[in-house]
Amino acid sequence: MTGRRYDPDRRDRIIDACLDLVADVGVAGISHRKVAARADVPLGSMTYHFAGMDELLREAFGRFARTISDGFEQRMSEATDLEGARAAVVAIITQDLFGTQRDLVLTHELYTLAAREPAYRELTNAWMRRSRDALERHFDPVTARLLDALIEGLTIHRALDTEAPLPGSVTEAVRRITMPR
Amino acid sequence: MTGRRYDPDRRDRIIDACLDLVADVGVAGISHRKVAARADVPLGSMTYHFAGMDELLREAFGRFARTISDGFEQRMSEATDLEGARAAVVAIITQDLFGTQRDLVLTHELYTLAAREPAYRELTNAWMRRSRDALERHFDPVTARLLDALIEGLTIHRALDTEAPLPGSVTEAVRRITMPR
DNA sequence: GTTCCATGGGTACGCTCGTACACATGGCTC
DNA sequence: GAGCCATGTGTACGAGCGTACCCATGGAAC
Repeated sequence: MTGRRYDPDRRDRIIDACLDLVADVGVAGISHRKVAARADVPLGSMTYHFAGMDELLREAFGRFARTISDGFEQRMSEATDLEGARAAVVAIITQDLFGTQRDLVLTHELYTLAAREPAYRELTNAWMRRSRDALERHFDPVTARLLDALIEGLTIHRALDTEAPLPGSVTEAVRRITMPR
Repeated sequence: MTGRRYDPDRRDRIIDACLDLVADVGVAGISHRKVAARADVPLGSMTYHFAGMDELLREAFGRFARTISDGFEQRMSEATDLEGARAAVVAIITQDLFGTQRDLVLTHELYTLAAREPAYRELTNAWMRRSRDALERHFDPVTARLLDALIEGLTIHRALDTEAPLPGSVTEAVRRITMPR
C-alpha cells in the first residue's frame, strides 16, 4: 500500500494535466514527459493508458468540448421567452461562458486541430450541433445558425482585440440577427 | 559561382517554406531541419537568417496576414454602392477570400498563437484594423465591427462544419446585420 | 589586386523526445 | 493462500532536435 498504488483516477488526472499544459504552452509545446510530470505520474503511465499523444489529445479535447457545450446548453435552457433567450446569448458572448483566457486558448487549439484533422472535426461538429439544438429551442433554424456564427466571431474578436468594444454593440448585433421581420 | 552562392531570395524562400510546412503539419510539427529541407537550404542558414523559430514564425505569419488583408481590402474597395458592398462581403465569406484549406488552416494557427502570445496578437490586430477600415468605407462603425465578427464566425463554421449550409443563409445574415433601421 | 566581411555550407555536441521493456505490486478469482 | 494479471515504476536506447562553430566563397571597397 505505497501511496499511489491503485489510483483509479489516474487516467483522468493525466487528461486534466494535459489540458492544463496545452493551455499553458500549446499543443506545440507538450510532450509525454511534461504531461507526466504535471500529473505526477511516471513516464511509463503515459504509454500504458494512451496509445499515443494523439489519443490523449482527442480525449482531452473531447472532455473540454463537452464541458463548454454543457454550459451553453444549460444557459440557453434557463431562458423562458424570446427576450430571455436574447439576453442569454448576449451573456454567453460578453463574459459568462468563456470566462477564462484558458478556455479561449483551448478553443483555438481545438479549432486548429479540427481545421487539419477530421478526427478532431468530429468533436467540433458535436459541439456545434449541440449549440444549434439549444438555440433552436428559441429561434428558427436559420436564425439559430446565424446566431451561432455570430457568437463564434464575437467571442474570437473579444479574445484577440485589444481595442475596447463599442458599448452595446453585442446587444445590437443579437437584436439585428434575431429581429423578427 | 557554384549554384546557390549569392541567393538574394533565400530569406523569402525560407519564409515561404515555413508557411507551407505549417499548413501541412502545424506549428506543433515544424523544426528548423524540416523547414531547411523544404526550402532546400543548409541547416546553418536557419540560424543565420533568423534568431530562432519564433522570429521566423512571426515573419511568416506577418506575411500571411498581410496577404489576406490585402485581398480583403481590394475586394471591398471595388464595391461602389451599398448593394455592391453587401455582395462583396457575401463573396468573401462564401468562397473568394479563404479559397483554400491552406488559408483556413494558417488562419487558425495564427489565432492560436495570438490567443497566447501578445507578439502575434499585434499581427491579428493589424489585420482586424485593416478589415474594419475597409468595411467602414461602406458601413457605420458599429455595423462594420459586427460584419467583421460575422465574417469571422461564418468563415470558421464553413471550415469546420460538415453539414451543408442552409441555402441563402449567408446573404440573409449580411442583410440582417446591414439592414438600415 | 588585395582585403574585408556578409553570406553560404557542413558537422558535432548535448539535450529532449517517444517508445520499449523488464520488473514490482497487490486486488481478485478460485 | 496460490496464481493470475491489470496496473504501476524505472530505465535504456535510438532518433531528432536547436545551436554553436569553423571553414569556404566571392562581391564590394579602396
